[in-house]
Amino acid sequence: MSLKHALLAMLDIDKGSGYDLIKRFDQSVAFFWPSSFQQVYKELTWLEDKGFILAEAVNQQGKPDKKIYQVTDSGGEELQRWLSLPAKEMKIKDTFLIKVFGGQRSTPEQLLEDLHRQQRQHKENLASYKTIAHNLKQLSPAKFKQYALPYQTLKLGIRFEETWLEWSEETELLLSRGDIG
Amino acid sequence: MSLKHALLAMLDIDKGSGYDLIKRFDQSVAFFWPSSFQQVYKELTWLEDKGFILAEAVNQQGKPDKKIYQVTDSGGEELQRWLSLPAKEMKIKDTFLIKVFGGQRSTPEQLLEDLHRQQRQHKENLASYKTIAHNLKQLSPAKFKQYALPYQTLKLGIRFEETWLEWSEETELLLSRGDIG
DNA sequence: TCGCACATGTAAACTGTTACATGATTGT
DNA sequence: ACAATCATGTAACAGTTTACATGTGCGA
Repeated sequence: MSLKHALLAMLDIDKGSGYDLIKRFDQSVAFFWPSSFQQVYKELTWLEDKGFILAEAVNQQGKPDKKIYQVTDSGGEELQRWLSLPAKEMKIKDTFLIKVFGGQRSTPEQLLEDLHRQQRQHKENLASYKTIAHNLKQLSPAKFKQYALPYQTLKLGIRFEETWLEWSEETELLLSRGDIG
Repeated sequence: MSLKHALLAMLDIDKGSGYDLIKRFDQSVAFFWPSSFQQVYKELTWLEDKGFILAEAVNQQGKPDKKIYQVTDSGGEELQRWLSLPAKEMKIKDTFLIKVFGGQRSTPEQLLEDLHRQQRQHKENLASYKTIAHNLKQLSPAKFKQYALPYQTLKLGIRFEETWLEWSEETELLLSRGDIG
């Protein structure tokens, strides 16, 4: 029930096409709300059917046509209604941790290989979040204040990645010394 | 594709009934792989159909009958095959963060109310993880070594909750001072 | 010429949630 | 009396992923 509202919230900040939204997702909420383009298009159609957003067809030359969506009054009300509901609990899904948990059938080598792969990914995430945060900080104080809440969520993303990486270094040491696994 | 393998890994550690597994999930992998009893029973049926696990019916007096599952040879192979595959990226879903992200339509009061609710939840999680960790540390060194990998995943759970709580206190301050929102 | 950015979708399969359903025993 | 624990499921729905599908313009 929430990708719909995430999109609504995103469009409430600024109108845009599906493609725009996907990019904006990747640059912001992706870490706590991952999504795929297929799903985004599907949900946008749903939101339009319900009258929560309105599409304006834009013909372009040299580029495919697109649809610019914006939130309607009823969409704004829906967003506000959703905002007043208690948020659900955070959920994490991490197959790697299952593999660590049940790793007796595995070897330290296999676990380490996977660990390194995950480390690369988490380092990339961290670097990208830091770049976005850095860019936000370049804004004028007035503009920056507009992005205060998104910036706050980014900070949690950065800390989560840092926490993960610290943990992974410790785990790496334990695995490579054979203390574990 | 992963709850199946999480269950398989869990049964590989020790056999048990669906009900047992649910409890063991709650006491261990719940933080990085949440699940419901309905799903667990469904997946166990699937695993049994595939021949990866074997059920032994146990009649009890004073209690409902139950089925004790254990991993078959083919289930062990399947687990090993899965273990050799690269793990997927960690995914977080947190509606509360979407509400923070898109919170301009919200009020600081509304956000704070939700924040407090989330804090309570995260504090409970942290306390429960710490209890489990404490119990593990009471084990004899030999037994403890058997649980080294599960213990390692628990540590990440503890740090994630601590990170979240630190972040939330900072966010609370910003919201209550009106710097944000 | 190869790949990336632009731009949007459908269909099938799989995974997860919510509601419905039952019923004895044990502790407060 | 009431709630929790033990114990297992079905059915309907909602959400997500993977595969299929199309086509232009631009830069290396």
